[in-house]
Amino acid sequence: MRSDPVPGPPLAERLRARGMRLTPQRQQVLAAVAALEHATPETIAGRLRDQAGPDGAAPDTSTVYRTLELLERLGLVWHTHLGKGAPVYHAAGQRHLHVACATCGAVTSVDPTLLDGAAERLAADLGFTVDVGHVALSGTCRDCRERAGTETP
Amino acid sequence: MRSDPVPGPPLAERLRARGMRLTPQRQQVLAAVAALEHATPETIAGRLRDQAGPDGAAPDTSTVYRTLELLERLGLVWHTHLGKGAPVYHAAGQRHLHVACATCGAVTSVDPTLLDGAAERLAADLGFTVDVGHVALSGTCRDCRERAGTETP
DNA sequence: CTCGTTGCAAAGGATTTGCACAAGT
DNA sequence: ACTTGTGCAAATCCTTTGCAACGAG
Repeated sequence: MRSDPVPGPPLAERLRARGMRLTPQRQQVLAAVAALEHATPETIAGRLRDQAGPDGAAPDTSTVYRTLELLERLGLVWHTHLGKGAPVYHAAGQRHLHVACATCGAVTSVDPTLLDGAAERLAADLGFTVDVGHVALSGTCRDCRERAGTETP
Repeated sequence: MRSDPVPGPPLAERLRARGMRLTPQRQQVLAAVAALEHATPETIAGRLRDQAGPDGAAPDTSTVYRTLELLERLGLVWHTHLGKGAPVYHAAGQRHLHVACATCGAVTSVDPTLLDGAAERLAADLGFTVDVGHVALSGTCRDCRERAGTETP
């Protein structure tokens, strides 16, 4: 059901507005981020390598990193840190809250309004604005919890 | 207000219970974690190096890493990921929620009950148990927000 | 004395950076 | 043509690992 690769103002416009150039690499990286849901820079680079096949040339890893940073500045993608390790990127517009199981690594997306109450309290108490898109809650999913219970009855 | 460096069953007991040994390095690392509030492994190693002075010997960095992992298994410390980069450790017992400013990096500790509502909803809806100790909310603190407003009036 | 631990040094994975060349506009 | 962007390779940062010497019990 992934039908809108690039929502809102497209890549080309935003680049031109800043005097930057539209390159195939940038289009490819953006497309990959939109297609893969919670992809790390490595995963994205890997996919582009696969798509290119043994002959075609895929963007270099360093270009993927630079491009992701750029796309984020342009507001076209967002990244989140799920516990340790690599950050994951997703296309802008799909702003949601991530919940990650620390045991099995499963990532679930949930309604971001879940944190509205907490966010309001932080804003009122500390003047702190929570960026829901970058938040990842960690914990234990149902499966892992049951599995743990089975091992030590 | 930080008066209980090592809460509950002390290091020595927990180590002996597992046939492990109490070493000065382990005591030093635990003390450093308790003293520094949100320290990265590097920061901890650095502090121990400073305390040792130019002559005395401080635990090696690899020992600090191994020890932090051990202390966490023993339930004496916990770690949290604040956005990208190194994880931060804090003594167990001071279970709190971390709020990190993505702009200036400032870390504030807040009452963990802030997320109780969201946690309950996740437990009910998904059977997911949130580990509040490992959660770090990112966003923008008051100072950075005001500063941003000043730059582009 | 015996076996868990440490220090050192080297290996690794994930990013990032410097630069000359390639490529948008 | 004029600059921005890319590929490549080397440099970093953070962490982990192999191993022989060390020291706690």
